[in-house]
Order: sequence, then structure tokens, then C-alpha cells
Amino acid sequence: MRVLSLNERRLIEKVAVDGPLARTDLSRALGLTGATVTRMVAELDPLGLFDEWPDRKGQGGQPKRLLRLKARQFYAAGLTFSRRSVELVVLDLVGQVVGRRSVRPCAESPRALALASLESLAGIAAQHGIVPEKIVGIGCAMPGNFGPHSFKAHGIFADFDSPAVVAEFKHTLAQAVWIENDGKSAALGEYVYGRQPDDGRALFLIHVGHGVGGGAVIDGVPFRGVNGNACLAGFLFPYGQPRPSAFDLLETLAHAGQGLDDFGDLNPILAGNRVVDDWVARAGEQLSSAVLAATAFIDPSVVVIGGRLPPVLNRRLVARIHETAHPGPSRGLSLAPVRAAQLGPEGSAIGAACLPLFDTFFGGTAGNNYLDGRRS
Amino acid sequence: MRVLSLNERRLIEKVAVDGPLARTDLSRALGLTGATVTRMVAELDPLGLFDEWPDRKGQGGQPKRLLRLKARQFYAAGLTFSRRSVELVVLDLVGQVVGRRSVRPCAESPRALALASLESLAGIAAQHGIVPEKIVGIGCAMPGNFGPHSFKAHGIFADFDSPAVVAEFKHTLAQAVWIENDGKSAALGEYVYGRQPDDGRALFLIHVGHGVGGGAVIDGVPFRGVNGNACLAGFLFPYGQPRPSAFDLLETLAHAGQGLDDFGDLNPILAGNRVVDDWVARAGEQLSSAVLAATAFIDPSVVVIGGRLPPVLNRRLVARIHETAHPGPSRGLSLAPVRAAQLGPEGSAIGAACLPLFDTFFGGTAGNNYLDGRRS
DNA sequence: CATTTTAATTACATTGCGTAATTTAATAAT
DNA sequence: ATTATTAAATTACGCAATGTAATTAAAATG
Repeated sequence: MRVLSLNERRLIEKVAVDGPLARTDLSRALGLTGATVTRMVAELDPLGLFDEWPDRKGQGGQPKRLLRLKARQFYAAGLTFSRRSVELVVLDLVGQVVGRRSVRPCAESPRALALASLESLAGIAAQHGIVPEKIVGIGCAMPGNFGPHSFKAHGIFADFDSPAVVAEFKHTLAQAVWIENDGKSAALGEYVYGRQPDDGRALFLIHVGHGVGGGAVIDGVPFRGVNGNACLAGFLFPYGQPRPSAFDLLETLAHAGQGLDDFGDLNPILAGNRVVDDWVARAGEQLSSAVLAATAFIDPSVVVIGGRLPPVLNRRLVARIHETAHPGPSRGLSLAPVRAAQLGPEGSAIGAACLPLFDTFFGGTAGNNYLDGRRS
Repeated sequence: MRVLSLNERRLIEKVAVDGPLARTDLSRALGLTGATVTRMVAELDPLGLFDEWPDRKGQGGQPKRLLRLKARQFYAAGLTFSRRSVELVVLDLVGQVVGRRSVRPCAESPRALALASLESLAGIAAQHGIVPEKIVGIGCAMPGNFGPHSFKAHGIFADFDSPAVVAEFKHTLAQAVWIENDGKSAALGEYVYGRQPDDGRALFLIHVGHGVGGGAVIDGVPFRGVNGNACLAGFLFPYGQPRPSAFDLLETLAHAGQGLDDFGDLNPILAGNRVVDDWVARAGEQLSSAVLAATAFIDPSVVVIGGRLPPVLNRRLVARIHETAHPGPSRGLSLAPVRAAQLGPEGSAIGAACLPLFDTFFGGTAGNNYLDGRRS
């Protein structure tokens, strides 16, 4: 697919995040003239990105012609890594999960995993009549950190440590592959597909997963840090001690004789579970410190609690954070507003699939020159 | 002065930070063609921004013609607020302090302070034959935080709290006035005029001043947060308890019977001072936690220790941080490299004066459209 | 003194976007 | 029903910033 210009991406992102919108709305929102928006939409027409229909309820003048992203037009796959399985979802550009497969116990080699993923992807594609050109890539939301030259995955996925393995993974999948930290991809997914109208300009997500991570999207740009390890909200909670991670909850439950296989098995056992209640009380309190730290360093417009836990637990953690009522990071300041992630239990996978879609259709690298489309 | 385009600012900033440079060097560094750089430099010629001279030590081919910023060509004033006085410095675009005045006890009303500042500025200007058109503005590095609609100054400058007062200040000074948090302006100053070749893409400064604040410049853009309160590295150290601030050092000294009037009086009493030694040991240890937090959230290429202390103390604090040897923020990660601020005791004022210069000549708002100079 | 090499300049082409005029499709007024 | 009004969308035209490619400039090299 042809490379989209910066303003084309801005336009598409605006429609995706705040749509449906008419050309005039876009003109105002993007600071471009109506003429330019008309031209850009016409230019993008061959891609079939938009649905368009006249606005009823107009009060005079020519009615607006609203645009929104067309469903089932472009796709990406997202991989999330759990304890016992790898989940693959296929997402379309509007954020609908088109298909899902549980791939394989992750003890397998990366190559085997890649082949199995490819097979699952092909299966879903065939089932829905998706041609390969409509799949823009595969995103992997990995628990772990980036070293200066490699990705250091969380212990149980140590096979992903070497960049050579990542390269082979890309090669085997025969697709463009994005590898990103799970917290950062979840933040991106929440920004694009879980955004609330009053979220403002900077979203910070605390990722309650294998560890306690995080990510931020600031002015539409993912905030990665120079090594890709920014937003590590969990630094406050040393390893080996109680910490507000989903992994920690599983261990706490196991310790109380309620061993579970994976994050996905949590839902049925939540109701009236004393161990869970206690964990939420403690973890919520810890997370409020993390919210404080995020407010102090990032000063975001909203802090979202998300990750691998069932949405109910995210909401309960948020309630607990509100109870804790921390003072702000400095004189006269208060904590950033906190809310639970909008995206459901598949938020992590949606975030992963979001990586290729975002880089292809949305914000991209803000602030490069060549805005006019002159590329070297 | 005419408004400079984004690429013009990028060019000027590059020359300022990494100069002297030839047109070809700039072409490579900015991703523009040589033709464009030639044109831009010619276009900027009337401003008299550059010195140009042929490069000796060329090894063949036409010798480079190196460019650097011309001294004493444009100026800005910077105000810093201390306990008993307000310091005004005049800085030129290359970063040289042209003149300094101690303005007045800060108990005075903001209007009186503004008038006194104006007088001092006029005095320095007259002394050096600086015409008003060459002064691009006045920057104020204020200790304090931004509320949603106002600036909340540190207690002893409570008069600055109201935006109306700030407006009057601007009006009285009859100059463009920038009000910024002291940590953030110090970070900017350090980025522009104290930068080391290996600082990389993201500089984080921990500001040891009235409180413990901070600032960051990421990819050439000051990082402010949505309310202008990001980078508050001091959130770890609650008020009323020992904390690594310059204010805390003064109080510690006063408590030990060594009362001082202001930060500026520290230098003579440092040598062999047991109280200071103990304070450095404790504060350095605390600061290493702040470095850890900054690494976790921002993932910068360098953390700079700066603020209102004498440079010797900054260096001693850095040494102490290195001794403390904190583990990194997460598995496999280490702390960002730490170094002491390059700018001397006037760093804070230089940072303040840097605000107008930066907004006029440097990076500015990256990522806006209208790169071509079409402005609405 | 011709050749090579790199820097800088110049002439010309491209293009993304603004300005302003025009067309379109609805409601409100007569 | 016809006309006026209004706002959205489109079209024709122009401009400014940049790229491409050819040209000139000034040194080292042989």
C-alpha cells in the first residue's frame, strides 16, 4: 500500500478516534482548509477507507456528509503472551475483533510459535474471506523490556530475548511484524479504540499484567523513551514482594490454595472471593502510589488502569484508588483523574494489533519535514 | 522580527547546539538538500545570525564554509527568584552572559519588581549599546506549579499566584514575558547551552532548588505535561521531611547554627563543612531514588543534576549517586547515566533567559502543519 | 597544469495547500 | 410554489517550500 502523508494520517486518525465527522469538521479540527480536506478524501478514495452518508438532523444549508471508517476493510493481527497459551486476534481498522485463536503453549520454540500463528491467521483470514493485501501486519505485545540492542522478555518467554529470534519470527511469519512492550501497546490500543471524549491530550495507562508496566500516548504520539522503556510504573514495587500485578494475583491465589492456569481463568472465581478482595484492597492502594508517580512525571490528562485482568477487577481497583485519596505530587496539585480501561479482556491483544494499524494509518512520526509529501 | 519557519528554527538550533557546521553538514543533519540549506542561510542573512569562515584542515575538494551563531546579536533577559533577591541576567543568543543585576528584595509587589527589573534591563542595555529590538523577551524561572488556570508560586513568592498579576507583570515590563517553572527552564538551558556531545535524544534534569523539581527536553522539545507540571522528581520526598533541595540544605545549616541568607552565600562555607558533608551524603542517596524514578518513567539518555546549588555540590551529589548504585527500574535495565549540570551557578538564570530565545529561534512547536510557511 | 574531489550555487520542476469563486442541497420566508 | 438564505462541498488558480540536476567554486593531488 502506498505510504500515507502525515496529514492523511492525521485525517484518518481523527475520523477513527472522533468520528463520524464531516469534511468541515475535519477542516476545523485539523487546521486545514475545506478545499484541502475535500482533495485529501478524494485522494484516499481508492483505498475504500470511509463510509459516507448524509447527516439527517441538519438545521439549514447543505447537510453534512459524515465520514467514518469502513469496517472490514483493513486488518491486523495481534499476539498476546499468557502463561499457558498465546492468543491471536484479528482486528479490523474500526477496532472490531474479527476472529480469535488460542495458538499454542508458549513453551514451544519461537519458530514453531510463528508457524502456528501464521496458520491461525490464515485460518481466520480464509474464514472471513480476507485477502493478504488487506492485512497490514502483526503486532506482538510482549511482557519485558528493551535492552540497548535487544528485547529482554519476561522470564517465561526468555526465548524472545535475542534479536536474531525476533528477526526469524518476522521472517517465518512473512508479514511485517511489530514487537512492542505490552504496556505500551495497551496504551496505544486504549488511546485509539477505548478513548473517552474527555481524555484530553495525554493518556497514561498503568498495565497490570505479568509485571506492572505502563505506556503513554501524548498529543497522539506514543511515548517510548530513548530505549523503549519509559512509563515503567511498577518500579515502585520491587520483585519478590507483593506488587499490583496480575501475575502477583495468580500467585496470591495459588498460595491460598486456589491455583489457576492463566489470567483468563480469573472471571469465574471472583464473586465473593475473600482472597481477591484482600488483593484488590492492597493492590489498589499500591496503584494509587503509581498514579501519583505518573502524575508527577508525566502530568497526563487521564490515568487508565488496564492490563490482563478482567474488566471488573480494573473497575474495583479504580474504586479502591479513589478511596485511597493520595495527595498530589506537589503543593497545589492533585492526582490526575483515574479510570478503568474501556477495552475489555481482549484489550491487550487489541493493543498489539493496533501497532501495525497505527503506524500505517494514524499519527506516525509527528514533526518530520516532508509534510508536503516530498520524500527523499 | 519576522516569524521563522519550522525548518529555519531547526537549522538555527542545530548550529547553536552542534555548531560550527558547514552547509553540507546541516543538509545531512536536517535531512534537507544542500540547495535548501543554501537558500535558507541566504534568506536568514539579513538577521545577521551567523559568523562564517572557511575551514582550514580540509583534505581535498572545496573547503567547507563553517557557520556558527554570531555573538552579541540577539539578547534575552532571565529572572531567577531567590530568598532575598531577584537576579536578572542578560544573555545573548550564543549563551554568553552579557550583564547581571541583583534586582530587589522579593517582598516587593510584583509591579515594583517589574519596574525595577525593567530599570536594570535598561541599564545593562545602555551599558552595552543594546537596542530594544535586539531583545526578544524576558523569561522568569519561577519555583512553583501551574494550576489549571494559574501559576501557583512557591510560598515565598505567593504574589505571583494570580494570572492577573502575571498579566500586569507582562504589561509593566513592556516586553514579551515567559513564565515557566524553574526546573523546566533549567532543563531547557542545559539542553541548549550545556549540552554534551553524548547526551543523546532525551535530557532529564533534576532541579535542586527551592523544592526538588525537574524538567526534560525530548527530541528537542521541552516536555511540559498537559498542565505544565511534568517531571516533578521531588514527589518522592514529602514536605516537612528531609529532602534533597537547596532550601533544605539552608535549613539544615541554619539548624546547625550556620544560618545563611541565600543560595549564593553557600560557596564560602563548603570546604570541610561537616554539616554539608552529611547533607550531601543523605541528599545524594535520596537523589539516586529520583534518578531511578526518572529512568523508569522517562527513559532519558542522560539525567543531569542541576539547580541552585554551587557546581561543586552538584558534582559531589553526582559522585554520591554513583556510589549508591541503585538497581535499574526493571529486570535487565540499568539507571540512566547521571552527570552534573554544565552551566554554572547562573544556570537557572540562563535557563530563564533561554525561554524567549528558544521560542524565537529554536525548535518551537514541532509537528505543526504549515511547514511550508503557509500560516492561517 | 590538468585531474579529482567536495562544497556551494543556480535554474527548473513538483506539490501540498491556501484563497476565492462556484456549485449543491437543504431550510425559511414570501 | 417560488425565492431567499445558509452551510457544505467543490473547483480553478496561485504560491511557497522543497527537491532534482546541472553548474560553478576552490581546494588537494599527481
